[in-house]
Amino acid sequence: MNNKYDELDYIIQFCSCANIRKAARTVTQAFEKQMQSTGLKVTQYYMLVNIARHKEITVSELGEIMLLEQSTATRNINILKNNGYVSITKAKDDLRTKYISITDLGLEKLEEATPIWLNIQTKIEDNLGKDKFNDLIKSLNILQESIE
Amino acid sequence: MNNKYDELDYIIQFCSCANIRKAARTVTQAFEKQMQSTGLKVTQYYMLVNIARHKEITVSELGEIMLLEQSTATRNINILKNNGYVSITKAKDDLRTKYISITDLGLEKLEEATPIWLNIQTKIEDNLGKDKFNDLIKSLNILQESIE
DNA sequence: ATCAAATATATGTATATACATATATTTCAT
DNA sequence: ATGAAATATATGTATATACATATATTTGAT
Repeated sequence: MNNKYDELDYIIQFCSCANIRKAARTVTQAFEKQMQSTGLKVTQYYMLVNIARHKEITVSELGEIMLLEQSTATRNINILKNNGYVSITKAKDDLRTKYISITDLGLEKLEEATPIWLNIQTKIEDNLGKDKFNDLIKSLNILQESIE
Repeated sequence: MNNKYDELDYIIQFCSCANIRKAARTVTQAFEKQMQSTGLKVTQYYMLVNIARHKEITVSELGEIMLLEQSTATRNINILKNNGYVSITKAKDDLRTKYISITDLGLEKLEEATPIWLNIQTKIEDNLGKDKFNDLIKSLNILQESIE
């Protein structure tokens, strides 16, 4: 590096963490804005999708497939529960375990939000172009694998 | 789509928001882990870099260049201030405005953390390969531009 | 000069996130 | 059968984030 400012400029421009976090903020806000009418946050929507995909799923399983810390999973699930979108039942064979399932109200919300999700998602895919979009997803996956 | 589950699977696999957020979590944790010894969070480090880059910068300017909501900027700055890494002075010509500058202690922290940052950053760049890394950064930027 | 509008920052509230630790329950070695 | 270890979830604490709103100050129209 030539001098201190060049180094700072390099960090500012290329920090992989800051770049990804910034992109995450931007994309999140775009989704939030469009989904606002549903009252669902995009994170809640995505979690609901994952819960709907499985008839019943435990807190920790959900955490694992979504790569969320267990305590984060617990807290995010509770928000869905408080809104009546999921129900929680104790497993009979193991009282520590809790099964999460989507409720009818949750399914309604899901159906309300999915067209909106599709709309933004399609716009993003179109704006980037299919190739660049696929590359992006691939790069993000490789990035994560390269870290573990 | 063939059926409901195919649609859910599509969302789960390709949601641009969830993909980016997941990558952000993973990368953030990698940085946090390595930087733990410094007591600096990666977000704090990056903000400190941005503050150091400018002799004096206002809260809102910092928010603008980092693409952070003003209230988020305020709160993140306060954490740095409470740790003594930045000082805050009121502008004499406009008492609403506050100038943020890095302190000596902040500079020390910065110098302590930068080699660690460089280490992780280099590892990530190397693991992905220069081309893929550059593509990723480019894709993230295009993505954001395509949204605004 | 005054008062409304604009601007800069702060605060209230809520979600998303993780780490450390606590609690409840099950499993396993003896 | 019992107690230690393992496991599943919850809670305490802290940061990062945004939106809505409040507060303080400046600017600008009259």
